[in-house]
Amino acid sequence: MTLSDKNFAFVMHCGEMGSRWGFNRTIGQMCGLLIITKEPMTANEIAEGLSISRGNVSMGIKELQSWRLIKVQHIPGDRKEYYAPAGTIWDMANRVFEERKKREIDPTLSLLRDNILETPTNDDEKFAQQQMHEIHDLLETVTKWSAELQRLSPEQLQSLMKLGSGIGKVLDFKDKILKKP
Amino acid sequence: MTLSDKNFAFVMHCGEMGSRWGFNRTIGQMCGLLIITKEPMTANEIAEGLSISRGNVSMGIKELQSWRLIKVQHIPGDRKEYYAPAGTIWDMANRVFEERKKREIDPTLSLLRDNILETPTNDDEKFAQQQMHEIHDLLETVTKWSAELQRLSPEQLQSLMKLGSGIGKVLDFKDKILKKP
DNA sequence: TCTAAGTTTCAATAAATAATGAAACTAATG
DNA sequence: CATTAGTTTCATTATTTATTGAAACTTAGA
Repeated sequence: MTLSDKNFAFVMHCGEMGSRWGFNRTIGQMCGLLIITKEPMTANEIAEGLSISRGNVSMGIKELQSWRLIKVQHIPGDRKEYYAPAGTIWDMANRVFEERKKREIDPTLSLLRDNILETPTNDDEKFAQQQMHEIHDLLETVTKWSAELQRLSPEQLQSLMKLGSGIGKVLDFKDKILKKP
Repeated sequence: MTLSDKNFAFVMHCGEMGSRWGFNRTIGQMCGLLIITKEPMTANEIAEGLSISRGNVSMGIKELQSWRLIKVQHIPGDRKEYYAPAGTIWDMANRVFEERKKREIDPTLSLLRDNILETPTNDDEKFAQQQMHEIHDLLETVTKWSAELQRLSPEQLQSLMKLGSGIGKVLDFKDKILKKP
């Protein structure tokens, strides 16, 4: 199983972007490879395809599973485990988004919540707390929103997405409606 | 200039989150420190406050400036450079978002665009291209949306944010309106 | 229950990334 | 134009993160 030049280039790109997307090079490559490969792959095929050690693949699989980006499949009569993307591209993007929120926002939100409950003991703390409050509110909003987006049906999302520059108009419209009564 | 325990804890937290937010520990700390400090700070004050080398601060400043998160200020009669956050919390979050889009999405979008223009030469490439097309469309949508959000006035954004779980309703509403004619 | 195909773990090692600090640079001031 | 406060650079060093591969583990089937 050898990759064409184009496909290889894509997989390598995924590797280079890997760390920006929240994992590392190898895991980025694995993810890219599984996405563009029609058939599920064994760990050995992945290791061979990417020229990395079997052990590394095993760790990568664990990580990709913790992100819920891949799933295991079994082929009757075959003892090996086969791996494939755990859903559509859209599903995967959602997972990455969700997982990153968990890692990049939630811990800070928790710290800020605690801080806000306390009473500042001097001017420095007072100013700092105001700033933290602003960050807190911002993150709360982001959190609420992402939860909201998760709740929308795929159709609604599609509709919202297609709205594009219409957002402003819909908002104005909504304001008019709400102001009437 | 010494930090209170609470404020110190916040700054350290920013350090730990730094790499998740797109920079490194030191830069995260610097950013946190500047945010909760009312007065602009000199590079030396930052180095002292965080117990890091002067050279490191200089590099951090350069990086934070490249993200457009801090600005330089001068105090008349003082030759030193003073640094302060370059805007409100909201502004800063926007900058981080924008910058990350540039680093995490744009390069991939560019690669995918190129790929999509080519003609697959076999079945593997055909399947791969379909997948890439999906990723491409998703990223285009995200890009359009973030541009759209940037364009909204702060008030509209506020309004949109407060909408929360009302999004669904507004969407349904919009659909009804649009279907009428 | 023994064998062997397959998988995971983890100590050792390699690679990448960040931090230091001394030297080079810059520019305001006497 | 020499001095010096202040800043930046970058080779060196330290730290962190990723990778390997051999040994341990797991489990299906003989």
